[in-house]
Amino acid sequence: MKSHHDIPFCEQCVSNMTNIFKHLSQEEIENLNYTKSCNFHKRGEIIYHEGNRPTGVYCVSKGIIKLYKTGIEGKEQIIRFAKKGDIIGYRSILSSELACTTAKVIEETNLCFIPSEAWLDLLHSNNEFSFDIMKFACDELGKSNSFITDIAQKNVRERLAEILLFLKNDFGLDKDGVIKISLTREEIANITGTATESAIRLLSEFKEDKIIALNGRKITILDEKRLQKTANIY
Amino acid sequence: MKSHHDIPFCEQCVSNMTNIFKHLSQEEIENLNYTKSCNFHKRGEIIYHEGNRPTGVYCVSKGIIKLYKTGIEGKEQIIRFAKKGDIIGYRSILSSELACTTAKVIEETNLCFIPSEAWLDLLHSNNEFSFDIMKFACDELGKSNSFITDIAQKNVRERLAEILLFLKNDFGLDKDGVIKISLTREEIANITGTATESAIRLLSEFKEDKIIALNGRKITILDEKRLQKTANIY
DNA sequence: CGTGTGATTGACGCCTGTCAACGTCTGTGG
DNA sequence: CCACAGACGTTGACAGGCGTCAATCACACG
Repeated sequence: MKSHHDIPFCEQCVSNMTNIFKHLSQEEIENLNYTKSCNFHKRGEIIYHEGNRPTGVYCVSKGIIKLYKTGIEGKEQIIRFAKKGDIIGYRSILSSELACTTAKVIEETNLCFIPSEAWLDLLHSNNEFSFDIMKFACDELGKSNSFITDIAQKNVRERLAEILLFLKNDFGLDKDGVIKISLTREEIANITGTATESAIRLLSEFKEDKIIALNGRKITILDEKRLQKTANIY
Repeated sequence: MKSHHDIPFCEQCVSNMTNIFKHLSQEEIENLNYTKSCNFHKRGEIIYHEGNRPTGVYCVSKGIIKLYKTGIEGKEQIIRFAKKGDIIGYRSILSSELACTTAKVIEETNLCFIPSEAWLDLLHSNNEFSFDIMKFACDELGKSNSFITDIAQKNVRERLAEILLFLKNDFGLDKDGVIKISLTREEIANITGTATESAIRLLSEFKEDKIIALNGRKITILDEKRLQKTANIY
């Protein structure tokens, strides 16, 4: 299901000067605006599949996408989320590889598609832009390496606590203090790298201990200090 | 202990056209040759420490370096190795962050040091070069993400088998079929993300099953097919 | 109202980390 | 040449974290 209403202008995205497009010239932005195509996607839609050949880069204008790899017996491991202003699919294009993750909509999304050629042209012609993308990739790399250490050395309880803190930092809180992302228990488990049942049990324990409050998929952090302590972060 | 004999010329490194410097101009290479400084390092020496501010990028001209993060109670998690032609320390420089890993010599090494400024100048002035570095970072990112999935979903036996295959592919075999990297059991455990004793036990089992042969730190793969099967790779 | 998806809880047992003891090897100094 | 220390490797015992299986509940939807 796709619809074309509410096509966002790149200017709007770029207006946030902390984002990935901040070093594009006015002309480049207009060009991008002309070249790109935008679509609306509902929860559950798959943007691209692991193993497929990517044809371009997507930029999230609204909503949340999860990027995951499929491991043993179809179990998914969530690698990262992409939200407003983030780009996805940029990695495989560079090395002309097949997509190494699947991208699936978690919260209804407006997505802009930039064809490979236009994207690569930009990278080649605008050095500042290229530099920013490199930084972005390196940041990702740093996070991934940290997570490797965590997952290799921390137990599930510590990791889950840490993930909750990450989610809070990445997505923020609504007026009621609820973390602004709605995930199934299975998805929470698939970020943490554990079984769904284990995630549920530990969430229940955190609730029991008054560290968090649970209301369906709504999660509120009640005691951040203790959550940090549980996560083994200092 | 450092000595200055046998300073390598960048031309030698660059002569391998698959490497990271292949798109530098003759002039840039000569410049680099002039700017860089080279040193010899013995096994065990630390090139830089996690948490320190990096002052430049290192290029391995000979030998092997391990890059690791220090986790809970000082346990190290090896993130990657760098060998001839590889660069280390490039990530933190880009984002002006503190080094996120420690770099330690595994096998005696000739290292070239390129100061931050020279490195960043190159990145800014030579778009092709910058593009190659970006690719390199993206490749790393892909590997890291794969390993996250592995470590989250595979058991220690599968991971260890996989690591042995990685080591064979990355470092090759000598004339006797021995994998050309010498690691302590503890280091093998610290790549795999397990306890030293577990790594030892599983290595012994592999030996028992005639999948590998062990002779001190010398490891020979006897039955690659079964090792792949053990690693759950298809 | 039946169906399906997700959430929860209990039971069970294996994998794996930890602790401890001991063996092996190398280098050093007396 | 021997004794010793120290680093590394190996093996056994043990417990508990966590994954798996299964049953049940909650809730939305056609």
